[in-house]
Amino acid sequence: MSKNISIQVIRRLPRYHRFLKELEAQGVERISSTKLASIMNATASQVRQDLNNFGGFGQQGYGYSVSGLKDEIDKILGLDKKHHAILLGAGNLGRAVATHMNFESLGFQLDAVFEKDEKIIGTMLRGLKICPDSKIESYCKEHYIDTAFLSLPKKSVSAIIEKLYNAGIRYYWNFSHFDIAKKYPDTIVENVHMSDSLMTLCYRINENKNI
Amino acid sequence: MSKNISIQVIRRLPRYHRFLKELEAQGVERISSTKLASIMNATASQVRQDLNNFGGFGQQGYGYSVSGLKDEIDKILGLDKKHHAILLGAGNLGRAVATHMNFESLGFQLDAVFEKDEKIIGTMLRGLKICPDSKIESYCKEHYIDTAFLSLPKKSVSAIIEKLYNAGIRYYWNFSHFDIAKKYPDTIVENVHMSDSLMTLCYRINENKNI
DNA sequence: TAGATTGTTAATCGATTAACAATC
DNA sequence: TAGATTGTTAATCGATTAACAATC
Repeated sequence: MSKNISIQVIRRLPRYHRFLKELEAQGVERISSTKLASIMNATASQVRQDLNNFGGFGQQGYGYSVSGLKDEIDKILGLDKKHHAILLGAGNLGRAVATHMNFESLGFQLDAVFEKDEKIIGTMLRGLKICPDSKIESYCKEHYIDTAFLSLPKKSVSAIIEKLYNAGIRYYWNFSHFDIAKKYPDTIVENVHMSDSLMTLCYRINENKNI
Repeated sequence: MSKNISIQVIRRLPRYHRFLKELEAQGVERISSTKLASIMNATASQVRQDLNNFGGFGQQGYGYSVSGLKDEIDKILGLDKKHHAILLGAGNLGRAVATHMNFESLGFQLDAVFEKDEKIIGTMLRGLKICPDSKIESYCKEHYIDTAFLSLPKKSVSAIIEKLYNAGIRYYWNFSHFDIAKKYPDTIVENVHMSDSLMTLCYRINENKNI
């Protein structure tokens, strides 16, 4: 796995996985790169190139086994892993994340939730009792935690990130605009910038109108 | 504006905007492409190429005016526009979106919220009384709406999308896995796929360990 | 004027697409 | 065997980076 795969390819993997899961649920057994490409909105060439980065999963004259390929991508993504995560921030966004995400099938397990708002501390979320921020360090000392989900505004992340880093957390799923990777280059950060996405929509709408 | 700008450039615009806003707030008046590049984690060449897609905003020997450039990107993105949007789904995610996003400074205005859960209908969100799904069509007939924010699971989107399309809505900010652009190619769709992002984090963690 | 830094052209690099021999 | 479709190499396309003349 030391071959360097471009980020473009990596970001397509979850989509392959998603569509294959659907096909599998529909009882489809085999699929050709051409058909998979049309579902993915890509070229057959791209599909074959993408997959061959990781191995020869197809069979000439036949195509790919839907469930076989899905399982392979499962392994490539490492969805069978169980990274231990804590959630920082139990506001609307934190609750949405905790409620909607099926972490277990995404390679993670949510072990604890922290929040600074006293009104929220002590209430339950996804079967977990919400803890005060002051407990982060002691919790991380007692439990193995490698990942943090940050559903907090930039300012709060700025105030809390050092604690998390010092507690040994190197993997971040970050909804804030705080630039974690800049401050700590040895971390792996995946950002979800919802407002950037909405701005992009705004641009594309206007671009479309101005043509 | 008919020059075709690549999506890579477009997706960097919100980040330029964000960093320039910060610099402006810090009282910084001018910036060179080199410094902006280091903030953006890019090359000075890329910064200059990106910006020159839209105009010559800099000045030789000086650099770029921070607030001037920010205003230009504002205009390029069309953040001064006021697209009229409705929110579909007032669960945790919908509430997070409605609560956290500063739509007014992102080119949108949220005009109404719809939900099917009877327990939620009638409660307030961002100053709006949540309406039942059954009112979508009549609402869209009486008001000008061009955008829908979809914080609903795939199944619900599948059931509701035809209504929205028939009501004339062509712009979608989509949190679900329903492929709107495939069904309606004349729409503009911006997807936020949180689980894809988390899978990508999972991959990158494992890749890092396997080296 | 000299120094700094842009705007822009040219060079490089990498990703996507096309083509086709291999083979199921 | 013939048809289908992969795996893979080669060609193309586009994005990024480098270089430098223009100019503030």
